[in-house]
Amino acid sequence: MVVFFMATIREIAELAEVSRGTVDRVLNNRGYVKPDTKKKIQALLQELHYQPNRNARALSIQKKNFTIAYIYRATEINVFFDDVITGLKAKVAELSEHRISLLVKRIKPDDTPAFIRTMNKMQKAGIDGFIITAFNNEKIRKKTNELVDQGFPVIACNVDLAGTQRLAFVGCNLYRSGYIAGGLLSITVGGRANIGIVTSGTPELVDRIRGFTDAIHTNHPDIHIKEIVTTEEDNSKTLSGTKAMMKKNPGIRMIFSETVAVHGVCRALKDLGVDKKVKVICFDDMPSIRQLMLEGYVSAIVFQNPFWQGYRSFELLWDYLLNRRAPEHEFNYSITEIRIRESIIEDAKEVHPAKFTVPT
Amino acid sequence: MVVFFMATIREIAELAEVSRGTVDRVLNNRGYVKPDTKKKIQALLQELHYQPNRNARALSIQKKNFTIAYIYRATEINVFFDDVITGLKAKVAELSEHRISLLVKRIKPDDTPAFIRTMNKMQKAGIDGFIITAFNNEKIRKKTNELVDQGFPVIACNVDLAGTQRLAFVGCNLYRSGYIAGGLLSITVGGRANIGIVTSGTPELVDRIRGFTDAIHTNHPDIHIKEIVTTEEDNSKTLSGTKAMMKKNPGIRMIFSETVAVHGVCRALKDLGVDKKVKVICFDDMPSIRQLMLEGYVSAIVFQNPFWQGYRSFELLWDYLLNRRAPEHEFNYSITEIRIRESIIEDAKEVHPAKFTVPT
DNA sequence: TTGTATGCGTTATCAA
DNA sequence: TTGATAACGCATACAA
Repeated sequence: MVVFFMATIREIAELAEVSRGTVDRVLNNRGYVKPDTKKKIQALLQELHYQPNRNARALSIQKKNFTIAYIYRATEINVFFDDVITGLKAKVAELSEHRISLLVKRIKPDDTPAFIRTMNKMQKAGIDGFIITAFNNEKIRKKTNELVDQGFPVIACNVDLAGTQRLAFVGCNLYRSGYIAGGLLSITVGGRANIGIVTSGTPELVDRIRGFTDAIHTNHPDIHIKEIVTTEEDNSKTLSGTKAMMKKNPGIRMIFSETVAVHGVCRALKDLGVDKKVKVICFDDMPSIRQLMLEGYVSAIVFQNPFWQGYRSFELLWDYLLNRRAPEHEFNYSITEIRIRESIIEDAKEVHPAKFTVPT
Repeated sequence: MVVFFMATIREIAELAEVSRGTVDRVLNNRGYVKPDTKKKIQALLQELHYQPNRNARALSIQKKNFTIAYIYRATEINVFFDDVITGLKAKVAELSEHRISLLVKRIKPDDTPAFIRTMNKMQKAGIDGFIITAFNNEKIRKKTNELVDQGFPVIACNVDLAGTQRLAFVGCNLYRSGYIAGGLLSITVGGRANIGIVTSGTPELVDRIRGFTDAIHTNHPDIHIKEIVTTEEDNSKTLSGTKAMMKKNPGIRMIFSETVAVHGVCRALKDLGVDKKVKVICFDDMPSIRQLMLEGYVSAIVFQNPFWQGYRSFELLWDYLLNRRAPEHEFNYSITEIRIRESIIEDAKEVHPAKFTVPT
C-alpha cells in the first residue's frame, strides 16, 4: 500500500519559493501574479495532486452567510415535493456549523414567465446557488445558462435541464423506472394479460412510458398493451378516458398509471365495479396512494426517493460552493424502489428485531 | 425563525472566567480541575448547549493515526461481505483528510475461539474501534462487553449483538425483509398457491422466517405453506430436502428460499424437471443469484444493501471516534429493496435519459 | 506584484 | 490546578 500525504498550501509555497499568499492567488485566480511564478506554482500543484483540505476550508469560511434557492414548479396540492424539501432541509441541518438560508419558492405549472421572474429576482438578491425543478423549455434553458455563465451553480433536481450547463442532474432514471414497472406488472399478472396505460402525456415523463413499453416488448411477449390513454393531468379526462378504455377492452386486467392519474383510474374502476379485480401499478409513495395500496386497488408502486433527491441535490451544490468540487457524475439517479403493501404496513415497520430474537 | 449561534470553548471560558485550557479539561474529563470550577463550567456548557465544532476538531486531530478493525465470520466463498467491505472502504476514502487504516479479518463460521482470539489480538494492537459481524453467542457477547467496558467503541454490523453494550446495530430488519418477501410471493402467484420454505435454520435468520409466515398468515389466507425444509447450510441436504418436499407436495408452485440455499433449490428443481414452472423468491444480490434470476429460475430477490451496511457502520463509528457522538438510533436498518429481473438488466441500467428526451 | 499577519475552534504541550 | 500558546490548513485584509 502506498500512503500518500496531501500537500498543503504552505508546502507548495516553500517548494515554489514564494509565499502562501501567492499560491492562494494562483489557486483562486485572483490575478496579481507574474506569469512565470504562476506557471511554476501550477506545475507543482499538478505534480503533488494538491487538494484543498475540506475541514480547514470549512473552518475558515464558516462565518459566511450562504443562501440557496430552491425553485420548483408544481400544483399546490402536490405533496411529492414536500419530501424533496425535507431532504434539502435535512442536509442543511447536517451542516449546522455553517450559516445557510434555504429559500423555497413554488411556481404554478405552466407559468414559465413567473418562473423566470423568480430566477431573476433570486439572482439579484445575492443567492449563492440554485436548485431547480422546472419543465425543460427554451426560455428556462436560456435563463439557466445565463445564470451559469455568471458563475451561479445550478443543480437540476427531479426534472433535468438537458442541454444546459447545469452542474448536474439529480433525480429518477425515468426510463429505468418504467422498465422496472413493466417487469413488475408482468410478475403480477403471471406474464400473460391484456393491459392498459394511463399517462398524463407530459413530455418530461415520456421516457418512463418508453421504458415500460420496451420492457414489455422485449421480455414479455404475452403481455398486450391494448390502449394508451392520455389525460393531460385533467381529472375528468382521466375518469372518462379510463372508463372508455375499459368498456372498449373489457379484457384488461391491469393498468399502468402515472402518479397524478392513479386516483382517477381507481375511481373509474370503482365506478365500473371492477375495482380490485383490475389492478394498478403506479409511481410515487404519498399518503393518498398508500391508501389505495392498503385498500387493495394498487398492487405495487415504483418509488423514486424524493427525499434523497433533495438531500443529494443540496449535497452536490454545497460541495461545489465550499470546495469548488464539481459533481463526479453528471447524472445522479435515485434508487428505483419497488414498494408493495407489505413495505408500508406499520405493524411490520415498527417491529424491533430484539423483540423476536432470543439470544442463545 | 430563531437563529441560534453556537457557543465556543473560548466563550464558555470567558463567561466562566477561566482559560480555555480549563474548559477543555472539563470537556474531556482530563482531571486537574477544582470541583467548584468544574461545576460552574458544566452548568454553562449545559445552558448554552455547547456542541464542539466538527470542522475544528477534525482539523486539529487529523495528524492522528486511526486503526479500525472489521472482523466478520463467513465462509471463504461468501461474496456478500465483499460489498460490506467495499462500503467500509468507501467511507474511509471519503475521509481522505484523515489517516485511517482499516484492518479486515475473516473468521471461519463456527470458530468462536478464533473469533475471540482475533478480538483479543486487535485489542492489544491498539485498535481504535471495532466493527463486528459475529454470531450472537455468550462468549462473544462477553468479550464484546469487555471491549466496551475498556472504552472501545463497537458497532454490530449485519448480525446484531443484542444484549451487549455495542454502540449500535447496522443491518437488515430481518422480520421486515421476510414480511415483504411474503407479500411479494403472494403477488407473484396471484394470492393463491401452495408453497414451500427452504431455510438454513440458523438462529440469526429466524426473524426473517417469522416475518414471512406472519405476512402469509395475516394477509394471504389462500397461500398455504406446505412444508419447511431445514438445510443447516449443507448443500446436499438442501438438494435432497427440496426434492423430497417437491415429491411429497407436487402442488407447490413457489419456494421461499434463503440466500445460501437458493442454488441447491434451483438445482433440485432443475433435476426434477420443474424448473421455471416452480418459481423461487430469495435474498441478496450476488452474481450467482443474479444469474439464476436472469435465467428465469428466481423471480425476485429481496436485497438488504450490504454496501450501505458497511458504509453506515463506519460512518457511525467514526462520528463517535472523532466527535464522541453516539449514534442517534440504536437500530439502523438498511432499505429492504425488491429487485426483479428488470432491476438488473444492464441495457436498461446504462440508458441515458438524455438519449431519449428531445428537448422541446 | 508579492509577503505578512490574523482568525476560524480545538487539541496538546509547556510553563506557572 | 490553572493559564498561555503553538499547531492544524485555509482565507483574507493589509502592508510592502
